[in-house]
Amino acid sequence: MNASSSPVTLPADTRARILDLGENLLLERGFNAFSYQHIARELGMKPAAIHYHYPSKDDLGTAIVARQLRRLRKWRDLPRVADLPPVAQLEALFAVYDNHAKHECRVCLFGALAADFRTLSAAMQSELRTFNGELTAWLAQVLAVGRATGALRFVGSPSAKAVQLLTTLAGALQVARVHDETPYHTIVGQLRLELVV
Amino acid sequence: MNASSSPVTLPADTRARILDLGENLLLERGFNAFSYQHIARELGMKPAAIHYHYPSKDDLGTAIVARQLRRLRKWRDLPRVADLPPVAQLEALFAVYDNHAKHECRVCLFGALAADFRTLSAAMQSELRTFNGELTAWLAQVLAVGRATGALRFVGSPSAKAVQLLTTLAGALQVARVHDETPYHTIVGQLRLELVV
DNA sequence: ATGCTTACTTATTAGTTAGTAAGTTGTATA
DNA sequence: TATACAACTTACTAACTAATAAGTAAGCAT
Repeated sequence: MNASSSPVTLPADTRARILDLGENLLLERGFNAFSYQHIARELGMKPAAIHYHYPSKDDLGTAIVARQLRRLRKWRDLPRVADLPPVAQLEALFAVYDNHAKHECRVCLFGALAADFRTLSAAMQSELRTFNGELTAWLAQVLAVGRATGALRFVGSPSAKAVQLLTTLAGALQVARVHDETPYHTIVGQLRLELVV
Repeated sequence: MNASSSPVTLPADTRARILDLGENLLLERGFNAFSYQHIARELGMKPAAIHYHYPSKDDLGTAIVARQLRRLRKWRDLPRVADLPPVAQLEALFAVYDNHAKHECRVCLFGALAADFRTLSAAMQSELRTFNGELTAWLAQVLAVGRATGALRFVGSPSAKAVQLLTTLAGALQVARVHDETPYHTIVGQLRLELVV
C-alpha cells in the first residue's frame, strides 16, 4: 500500500543488473576472483537468487561475453559509426578504450579473460574467440580503406596491423591498471602518431 | 642402504621446485586459479609442506615476481646481451617472448598478473611495477641508441615507443593463448617490419 | 647420547566456493 | 477464489581454500 511495499528494482531488471555487476567484477577483478556472493551482496540478495537467473557461473560468464559480442555488432553497424570516414572510425574505437581507462582503469573484455583463458569453459572460450575475431576483422577493413584513401599510413597487411593495434590497446589498459593512466595515453598517442597521416 | 632410500629430490631443491611449479601455474592459469594443492600434488607432498617453505601464497607470489626481477637484471647485464648492438638486443628480447609462445603459449609475467592486479597484495603489486619499470627503462635505452646509430626507425620518444612495444609483446602472448601462435608471429613480424631499418 | 634443526605429515580450523532442493511470497490470470 | 508462475529465501551439501598447530623421522653437531 505504501511506497516501501514496492520493490527496489523492477523484477525484470534483476537479470540485467546481475549481468552488469558480473561484467564490472569481471573487468575489475578477473573471472576467477569474483563470486556470486559479491553480486548478491551488491544487490541485497542471497547468492542462490543469482543461481536462479544464471544457474552456473559459466552461464553468467558466457552471457557477459555474448552481450559484449552483440554490443560490438550493434556498435559497428550503427550509422554514426559505419558511415564515418576511417580516421573517425579509428577515433571512435580509441574512445571506447579511453572510456575503459577513465572508468577506474577497467581492462577490456579480452584483457580480462586472456590470462585465465585455460580455466574458462569451452563456451566462454569460443565466444571470446568470436568476439576478438570479429573486432579484428572490422578494424582490418577500416585500416584497409583508410590506407587506400590516404588517410592512414602503415606498412604490412591491414589484418596484421589490426591484430597488432587491438593487442596494443588491450595491453595498454592493463598497463594503466598496473601503473596509472599515463602510460595508456602515451601508448595511444604513439599509435595516433604512427597511424594518422 | 639401497637406492630407494635416497630422496627423490635433494631437500634443498624443494624450495626451488615449488618456485618453478608456482611460476608455471601462475603463467598458465593465473594467480587466482592455482592453489597449494596443485603444487603439492605435483611434488607428491602435502599442501602444508608448501606452507613450510612459503608460509603464505602471497609469499610465494612475491618470490616468483622477485625472482623474475632478479633474472631480468642478470640477463640485461650479461655481456652477451649488454654488449650487443641495439638490433641484436631487440632480437634477444623477442627471443625471450618467442620462447614463452613456444612453451605451451605461456603469457609473460606482466600479462599473467595484470588482469588480477587488484586482487594481489601490495608487495606483489609493487614488485611487478618495478619489474615492468626496469624492463621499460632498459628497452627505452636500447631504442634510443638504435635510432641514434641509424639501426632502428620510429617516431616519438624512445620511452613512449618502449612502453608501446612491451605492451604489444605482452598482449601478443595473450592473443596466442586465446587463438594460436599465428597471430603472435604476425604481431612480432609487424613490429620488426616497422622498427628495423 | 643428547639435543637441535630441517623437512616434512597429520589433523584441524575457519572461511569460501559453486550448486541444489525445498519452501515462501506476491502477483497475475482463469 | 483457485491456481499458476516468477522471483525469490532458507537451508543445505560437497568441495576446496589458505593457514595453523602439533607431531615425527632423519641427520648433524657437540
